[in-house]
Amino acid sequence: MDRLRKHIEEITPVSDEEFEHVKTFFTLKRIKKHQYLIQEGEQVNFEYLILSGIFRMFYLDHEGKEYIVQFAGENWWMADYQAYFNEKKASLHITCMEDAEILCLTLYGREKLSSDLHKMEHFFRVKLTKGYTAQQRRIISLLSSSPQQRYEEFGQLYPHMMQKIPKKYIAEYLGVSRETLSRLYSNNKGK
Amino acid sequence: MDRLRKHIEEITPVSDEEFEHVKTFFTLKRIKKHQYLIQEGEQVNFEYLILSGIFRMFYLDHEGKEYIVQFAGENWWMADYQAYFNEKKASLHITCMEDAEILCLTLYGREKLSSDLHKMEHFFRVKLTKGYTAQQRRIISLLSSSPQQRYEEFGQLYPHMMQKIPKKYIAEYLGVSRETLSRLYSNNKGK
DNA sequence: TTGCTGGTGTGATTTGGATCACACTTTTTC
DNA sequence: GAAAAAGTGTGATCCAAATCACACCAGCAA
Repeated sequence: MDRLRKHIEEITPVSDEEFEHVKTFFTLKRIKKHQYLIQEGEQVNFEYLILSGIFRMFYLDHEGKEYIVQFAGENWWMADYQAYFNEKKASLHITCMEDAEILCLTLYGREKLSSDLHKMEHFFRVKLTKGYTAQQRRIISLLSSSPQQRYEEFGQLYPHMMQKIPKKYIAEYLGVSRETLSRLYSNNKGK
Repeated sequence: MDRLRKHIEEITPVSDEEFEHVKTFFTLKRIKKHQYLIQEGEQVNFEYLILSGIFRMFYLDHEGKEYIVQFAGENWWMADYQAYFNEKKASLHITCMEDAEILCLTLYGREKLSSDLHKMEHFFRVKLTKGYTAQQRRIISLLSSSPQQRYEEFGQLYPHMMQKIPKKYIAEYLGVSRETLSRLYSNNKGK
């Protein structure tokens, strides 16, 4: 739980007392590679803060094709927020790509913490702000950049993911076929 | 300013006193069609709540092609948030498509309000939550749907925009060429 | 009236990337 | 450590959408 405190204090300091309270809403879970956190159609009861490991969140279309909404590693939050906030069934899948430890928080917990502690409301607002601008950047990139450029941008933004994640998933994240990405990649080795 | 109060109270009630305080941070502005709110490279000092009128926010690439990040009408907030939150120069343009009245808020104002009034921090968090999930939906749609489907989804989500906004801009929003959109559109008139 | 400017439809041509198909390598699994 | 599963490279083919090109129409301004 130290990790959690450190994570929160990157944004706002909290007293020991306050943290004792915060702590009570989180539960630790260990997840193995290939295990699902959420699957389409399920009730979404939690959001997750990742302490270690890597996950991918994806949408599965009617033909069984995957489209990656987000990768998440250390200190990232993730959930099917659409479902979580509106208490609907999940429309996304989240699966573990590397053994992980995560902290789970219910919607009730999030809202209670936010109303009990102004600080925590602030914390969540700041986090959302960052997520919002990151998503906007991605939208612009999807609209305006070529696969080539998107691939390079991805590498710059998330060098760590670039190393650890199989290319086929990166392709799904970028919105290109595996083959096309492979060709970009090999044509560029030279330069 | 009544409008502002109503808008805030859709999310959280505020006392007269509180609202008096809130009010002081906003300034009203009237904008004419074709007028720019922000242009690339400028300092971003404000975000805007739209009381009436329609705006479009877009990215302009090196070749002068537009890509629409967002349309905004009544009761929408808009700004180049990337720039606003990080106090950088704008990388986007915002321009008025229909005579408008807007309320302007500085970053200082937003942060001051948030820290003075827990309620306002809450208000902004809720707004961001909605924006976040809407953007995520758009990302999924860009990755997984055909132009045809994206066009239909857009019509469902924003029927009002669909009517008022020239098709060429809708094409830019959807990430298709004007011509392709026009063909989808005319091929579908029949059915 | 006579231009402009901005938006729109629609044909012809081109093209980037998807798809299909297969071989090869690496990692997992029991 | 053998078999299966997962990931990758690369050629051949195909196709949806971009691009180019032009005609038309509406609204507005001089």
